[in-house]
This record gives sequence, structure tokens and C-alpha cells, in this order.
Amino acid sequence: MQSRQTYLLNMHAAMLDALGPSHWWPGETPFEIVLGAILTQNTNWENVRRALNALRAQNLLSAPALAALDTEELAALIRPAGYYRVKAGRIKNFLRFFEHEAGFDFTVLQALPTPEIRERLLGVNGIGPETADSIALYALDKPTFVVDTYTARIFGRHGQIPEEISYADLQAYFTEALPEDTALFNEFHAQIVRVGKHWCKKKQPQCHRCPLEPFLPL
DNA sequence: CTCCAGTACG
DNA sequence: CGTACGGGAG
Repeated sequence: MQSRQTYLLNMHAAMLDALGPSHWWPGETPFEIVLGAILTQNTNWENVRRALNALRAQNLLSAPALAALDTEELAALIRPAGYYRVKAGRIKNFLRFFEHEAGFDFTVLQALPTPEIRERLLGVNGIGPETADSIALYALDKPTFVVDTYTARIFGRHGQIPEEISYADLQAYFTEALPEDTALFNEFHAQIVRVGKHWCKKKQPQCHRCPLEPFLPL
């Protein structure tokens, strides 16, 4: 019998061994990470990349530039990401918040206590728990553990959590067991997404040759 | 014809 | 708690 912490850290080590470091959202600016976090809501990352590239081509990957763009033009540019009218509005909501609360300056947000950052982000219409946590972790470098459908599916199939679980309970499963470490949280979530995308598929899981196959219950 | 790093609203 | 939002790819 081992502790949940040991179980999780062994998984983490196994994924690092099999996949190598993820280098997640490394060379991108915090603002581009925020855009990606909103655009990827229930959406394939390839389509998000197309939308980001369309913005990049127009030199629109900065907050002031996007704030000056009207919502309809923004929607047209991010169309490949799907839900484009909804997401254009959500990005605009964030920009309004970002300008008024922080003067388009991420260090202002970064200076706040992590729980308050989360609360403020959740106050923006269109930013829910996963998006808020993704921004806190990957754009602001705060020790926030991000969970998602991949997380629920992988750990559900491994018999660690109930099939139906709330975001808060799923997140607590990790934060109650792991040390509060930004680099660990960053890499762990990245690994979960990679495993979910390539092996722990919704319809046809590829358990054989999955890095987490040894961790399946008997 | 299903599926995808969710969220808000009735 | 059910539904709308959506284009792109397997």
C-alpha cells in the first residue's frame, strides 16, 4: 500500500521517462497563453493554433491591439477555433477586465495572492475554473493545478476517482496529495493532456503501449 | 458522423 | 439539469 502522493509522483516520473519534458507554453507571451486558454475551451488544439496564427499574421497578439479591434472582426479571425462568436466576446470580456484591473500589465495580476487571482478571473464572464487555472498556472506562473476532461477520464479509468466528479473535487484529488510546486503542476498537467490525446482516447483507448498502462488496476 | 484543454444560461 | 455554441479532422 502506498500513499496517493507516491502513486502520483511515480506516474509523473513514468510519463517523464516515456515522453520527455513537455516544455508547455514556453516561448509564448502570457497574453498569447490567455488567448489559447480561452480558444481551446472544448476545442481541438490544432484549430486553436489556426486561430492564433491568423491573429499573429495581423500582428494582433497583444492586448492593446486586440482591444482596439471590434468584436465582429475578432470573431472572423478566430473562426477556425469554433464557438467563434462566443469566444470573441469572452476575449473582449477578458480585455476589458485586463485593462481596467491591471492596465494591460500581467505583473499587476501576478502580484496578487493566487486565490485572489483565481477569484478575479472567475469574475470575467466566459472564464470558468479550468480557464482561470490555466491562466494562473501557464501565464502567471502560479502553483495552481489544472484539471480537465482528460484528467477525469484517465484517473477515472484507473479507478482513482468516481466517473462523475466535480472540477473542485478532481482538483482536490491532486492538490491534497502533491507539494505545491509550480513546475510540477505545469509538467504534470501537460503530461496528462499528452497521454489523453494520444492514448486515453474517448472511444478507443490505446492502453497497450500507453506510458500509464503499468498503473492500471487489476 | 463523432469528437474536441468548457462555459453560461434557462 | 439540458442545451447552445462550431469549425476541422479522423
